[in-house]
Amino acid sequence: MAQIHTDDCPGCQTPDLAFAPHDHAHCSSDALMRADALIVAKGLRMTPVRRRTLEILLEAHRAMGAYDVLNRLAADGYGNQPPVAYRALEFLEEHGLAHRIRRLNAFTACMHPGEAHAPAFLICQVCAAVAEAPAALVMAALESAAAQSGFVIERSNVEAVGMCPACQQAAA
Amino acid sequence: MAQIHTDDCPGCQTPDLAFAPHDHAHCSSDALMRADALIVAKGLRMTPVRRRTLEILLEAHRAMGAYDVLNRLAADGYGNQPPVAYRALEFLEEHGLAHRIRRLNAFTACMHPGEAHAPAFLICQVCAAVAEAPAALVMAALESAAAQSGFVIERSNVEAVGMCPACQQAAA
DNA sequence: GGTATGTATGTAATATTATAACAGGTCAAG
DNA sequence: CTTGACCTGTTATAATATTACATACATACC
Repeated sequence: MAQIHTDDCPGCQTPDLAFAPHDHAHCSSDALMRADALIVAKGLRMTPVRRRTLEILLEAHRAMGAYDVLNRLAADGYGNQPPVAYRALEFLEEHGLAHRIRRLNAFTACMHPGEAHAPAFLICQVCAAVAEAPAALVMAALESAAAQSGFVIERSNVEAVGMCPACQQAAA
Repeated sequence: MAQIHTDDCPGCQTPDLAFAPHDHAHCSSDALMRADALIVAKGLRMTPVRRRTLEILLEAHRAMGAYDVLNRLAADGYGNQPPVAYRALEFLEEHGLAHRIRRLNAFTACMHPGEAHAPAFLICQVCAAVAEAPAALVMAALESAAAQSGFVIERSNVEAVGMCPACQQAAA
């Protein structure tokens, strides 16, 4: 179960480990447990579909399209119509357990749920790895820029496309 | 031609005038002229479809879906198949004359082409207005956050959803 | 226990957004 | 005046997402 990632694996989305080799099984199960606790604490229901959807995202360890998730769910005996996946994914996103990456039309598990954070995503064009970068300062700058127009931000998405360290080395 | 916008109009995407009443005809024709000059300077071709596509975005003065643009193009005698619109929109985006707003699956004209800028968009949930905010500091923070993981950014999209000043007043 | 209420799931049907592949046309350079 | 590059048009289809409605489940209250 406790498998060590190699450079092939983009790494979990925890800031310090982003794009670095690490023990993925640990961050997965950790995130899943934290997710359960969080949902219960909010008085919400972590139903089988929702939990399985989160598991799928965690296991995949990369951004997945809604239909990819749906296929996995269907294979596990859940419904095989789009709303099944979209509803679960929306629930997870709404409660900070997953993120939607608009640039990819894809979803990814959140690696540090509960901690208030507005995520910034780093998407490698070569290996398609997606990392969640610490974005507190980015958000602060964005809030400030918005304030100059009198605009009040409710939610935001920050996504950058480029090249991850591993692929830079491979290219050099 | 020279019509003054009221509060109904979200305002051009120039930073200072974002969300404020102003003379829209001016910024439109100005942007169009600058676009022509820019394209010529780059040794590229501002063909009729491309120019008309930019005009449509400028006239609309808001974010438009590719199919909305396509309908307008078709009405003007251009092709009525999706690639016609997508190709023109991609060309404009690639050369900094338009922006794609992933959150809305929509496109909007760039109000200050030529000036190097990574845009940040402010999207009002109530009136659907879209403003382009000055994002130099946001970009700097994002570059810095990426650098901590050794990630090199090539392009990025920063989009915020919330409420514009006019709608805040209306709601109060 | 039984029942009302809200919420979650399953399914069918369809809407919306986007791309691939190829044929024909235009333009400028040599 | 022909070649090569690029642009446009069209057909077809892929990929993403939502609406609407029926059924099932869970919780709280009587």
